[in-house]
Amino acid sequence: MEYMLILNPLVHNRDNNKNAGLFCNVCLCLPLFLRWEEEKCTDGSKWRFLEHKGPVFPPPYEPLPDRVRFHYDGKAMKLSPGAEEVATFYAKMLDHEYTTKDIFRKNFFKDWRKEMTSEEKSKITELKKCDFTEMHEYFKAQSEARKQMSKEEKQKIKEENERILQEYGYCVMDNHRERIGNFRIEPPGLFRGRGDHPKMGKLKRRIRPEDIIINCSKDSVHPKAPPGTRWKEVRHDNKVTWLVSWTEKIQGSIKYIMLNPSSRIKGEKDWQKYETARRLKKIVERIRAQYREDWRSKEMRIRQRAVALYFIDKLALRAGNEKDEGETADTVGCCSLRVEHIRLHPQMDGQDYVVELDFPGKDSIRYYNKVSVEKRVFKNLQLFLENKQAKDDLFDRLNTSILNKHLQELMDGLTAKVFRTYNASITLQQQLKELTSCESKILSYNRANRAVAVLCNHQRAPPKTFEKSMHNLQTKIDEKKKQLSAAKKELKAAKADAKTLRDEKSKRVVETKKKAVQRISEQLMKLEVQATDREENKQIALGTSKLNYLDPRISVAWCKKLGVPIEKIYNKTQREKFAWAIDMTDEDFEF
DNA sequence: CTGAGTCATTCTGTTCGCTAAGT
DNA sequence: CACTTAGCGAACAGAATGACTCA
Repeated sequence: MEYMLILNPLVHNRDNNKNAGLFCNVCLCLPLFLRWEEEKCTDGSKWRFLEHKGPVFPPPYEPLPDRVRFHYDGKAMKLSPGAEEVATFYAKMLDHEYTTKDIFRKNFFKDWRKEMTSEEKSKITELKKCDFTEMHEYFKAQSEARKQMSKEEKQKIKEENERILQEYGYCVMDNHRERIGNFRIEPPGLFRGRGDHPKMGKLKRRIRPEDIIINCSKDSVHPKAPPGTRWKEVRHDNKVTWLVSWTEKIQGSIKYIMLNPSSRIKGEKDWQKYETARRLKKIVERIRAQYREDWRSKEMRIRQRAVALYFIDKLALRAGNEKDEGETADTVGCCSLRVEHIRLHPQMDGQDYVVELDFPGKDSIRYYNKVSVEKRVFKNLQLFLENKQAKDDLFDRLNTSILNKHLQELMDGLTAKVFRTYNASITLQQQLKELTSCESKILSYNRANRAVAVLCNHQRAPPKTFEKSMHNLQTKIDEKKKQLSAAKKELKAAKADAKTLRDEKSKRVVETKKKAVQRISEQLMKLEVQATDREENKQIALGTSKLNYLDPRISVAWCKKLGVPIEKIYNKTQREKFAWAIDMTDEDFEF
């Protein structure tokens, strides 16, 4: 019965969408949906009907005007269109740090040479003799010109984008017109790997229709390939959710076009994720008891598994799959931690059994934490480290598939990442309960959100304008303080006047002055709250946890309970993504 | 000349698209 | 192989500021 309560809003919500009326009516959808629900369990199909217009390709390359020249070894040189296009990719990045990195430059140059004519190849032999500045200046001027366009021109472009969005940005899946997430093919350019990526700077070549696989239902109108081209393949696989795919040649991985998070298929998966996390909640204490027990196991692999799981649970670490060395940046997660990433301190800062973790995580974001652990964990870690070198695995008898297999036995659908979801959501719920007493509700919410972001290590580079904007805010606060003391002085004077004059008029003046003082001090408070919030948020990214780890029903229930408008917490896209939760949740929802 | 009002421009913070990197 | 999670930066929107008009 529960799923009906949940799915209903998902269906009805589309009635609010101006385009939905065509495809959605309650009489049709509800029975269809339920039937679909039943079938899904048995045969794993994700949809029954799927129709779309295919991807949008980036515009073809436009050669540079002749006045924009490339120089080699001080001399101007006209490049062939193929070589020129690749050169522009580099020229556009000239003031980016990437172009100072050796690997980037080396990879770029190697791939660039492949695009050159034999004549160019023999002339252009050293990157450091290449001068792209004219090209760089040209693109800077172009983007400047784009900014300077008139209102009408900008409006025209906007309308054209909207037209493309309406034509290619939606598909029909099972009676619903659904928004597609990324319907544009990635344009060619230079690969921007994160961290010390060995492939950074390599050429990402242009994707052609012949590289594209289309997925849609047999009984739909298939998308047409652009004139004079054909698709690589048109298939009809309703066991998957993607509409378009192609192989990316740098890592050899497959890229997909899929639906927007507001779609039924994504929303339901999201809901399912949180339901799995809630099932974990019911048995987490039992699992904890078990892994604590396993710390004493006589089998090394079980001890390692138990300690790793403790880290995943306590520190919300990622699972840590193994990666191909030399193909990707060197990053690790829990199972792939190495000896060099961990330090043991029997005593530190007045605490016992301190573990110091320092490693590059996903996206090469540094994870640094010192945490006091239980004695048994500490002793086990000492044992795991015995006779090992810096580059050796900490958990040499463990990997993610072993760990996840174990977890699967403890609960259906349980994997390492469910712990992250569970701990993030439960932390938010707890923090909201604890913090909501203090002054500003939004500040409390952000603080709770922040506690989760810290737990999950969601960092960001401090915004480029952080110092300045903080300074501006401080100036505002100082001004407001002056204003306040001035207003207070006036109030005092008015009071004195009223005392001597004792007439109606001066009494009224006192009242207005009182109100002014109140208003100004409220404004001051607001500014100070804003300053605290911003300072605390300097290096923390709240968005990731909000979007991916926090059960939206917790936030919705909190808003309802405290009378906070949902718009204060979720912006438009977030409200679209979490429509299912906004509709179904009442104020006493418990995660 | 002044000050209110209007409109354009710039500045600033937020949103969202992009696509890499995880599970 | 398919799908979720992630930070960056361009685009956008709204606020602040400036230029200008006119009573």
